[in-house]
Amino acid sequence: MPELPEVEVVRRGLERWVAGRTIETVEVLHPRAVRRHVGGGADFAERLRGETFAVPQRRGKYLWLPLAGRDLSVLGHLGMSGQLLVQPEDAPDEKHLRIRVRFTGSGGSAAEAAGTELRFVDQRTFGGLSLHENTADGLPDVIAHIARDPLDPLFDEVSYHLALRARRTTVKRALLDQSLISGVGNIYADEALWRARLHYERPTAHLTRPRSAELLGHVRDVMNAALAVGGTSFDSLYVNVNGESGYFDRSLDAYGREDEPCRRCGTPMRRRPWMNRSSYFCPRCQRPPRVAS
DNA sequence: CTTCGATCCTGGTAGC
DNA sequence: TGCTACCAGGATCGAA
Repeated sequence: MPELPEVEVVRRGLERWVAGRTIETVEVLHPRAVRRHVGGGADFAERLRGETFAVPQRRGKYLWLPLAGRDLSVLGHLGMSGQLLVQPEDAPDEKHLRIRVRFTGSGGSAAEAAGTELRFVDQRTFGGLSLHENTADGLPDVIAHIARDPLDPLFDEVSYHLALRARRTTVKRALLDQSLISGVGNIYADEALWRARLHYERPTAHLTRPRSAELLGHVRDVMNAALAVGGTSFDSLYVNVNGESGYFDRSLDAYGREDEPCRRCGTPMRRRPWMNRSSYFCPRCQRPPRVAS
């Protein structure tokens, strides 16, 4: 499942392979992949013809490709299974290929990019691409409500702490709320909570300033660690992104470790159904709040 | 306004 | 073997 680090790896890959290239044609092979584009697939393709991609940007799990000289961007979200691939034009279509972008012969910074195209591949179709006007900040207008992410230099820690204190919710819900902090998904939420020794149902209203600062620090650490591992995979003709990078195989302390020993205290880790998904935690290191209901 | 649960989707797998 | 049920989960939307 792509979260912030995986999306950043994709953004870097796009910067290398796609920035500066001019679109010749766009082919939409599945309508769900453009469902956020108001005009539909034909309009999406038509409006992109002849445009040139500028340097890709990212906030949280969203990434976008601004169109050079225009106040428009192609916004992308990978959902659960989305991939953006740079492939040779003659490579066979992927089974779940949803959108193809062909480029003109010139432009782009990487000479090796010649003869390649951009493909959006997505098995579960939760992701997609769409074209939007930018706000004054250069952000696609439909993601104006997405908070800055923890790796953004302008992320405001004090405001974040105050927002947590004001909420009547639990800490994991707050971590996944993209309007408070963006880029955190189920996996990194469980990892950061384990590192912070916080149970996922702890109320945010009770978090002290040092405690929320510590939690935020762990969120940043776990993301930076993932980025350090995944950050090497984009240096090829394959702009990759799926949740099974090396990081996921080796470095998770909480997510997916039901019944395995806690790496701190050896107690078997537990999994609990939570919000139509799962929460993994150590019952000894991460004690549940006293009461609740 | 805030909070919370249902919903979208497909492929792999567990269970019968 | 073949079928069904369930699980993964980010973002959105509507209900309370």
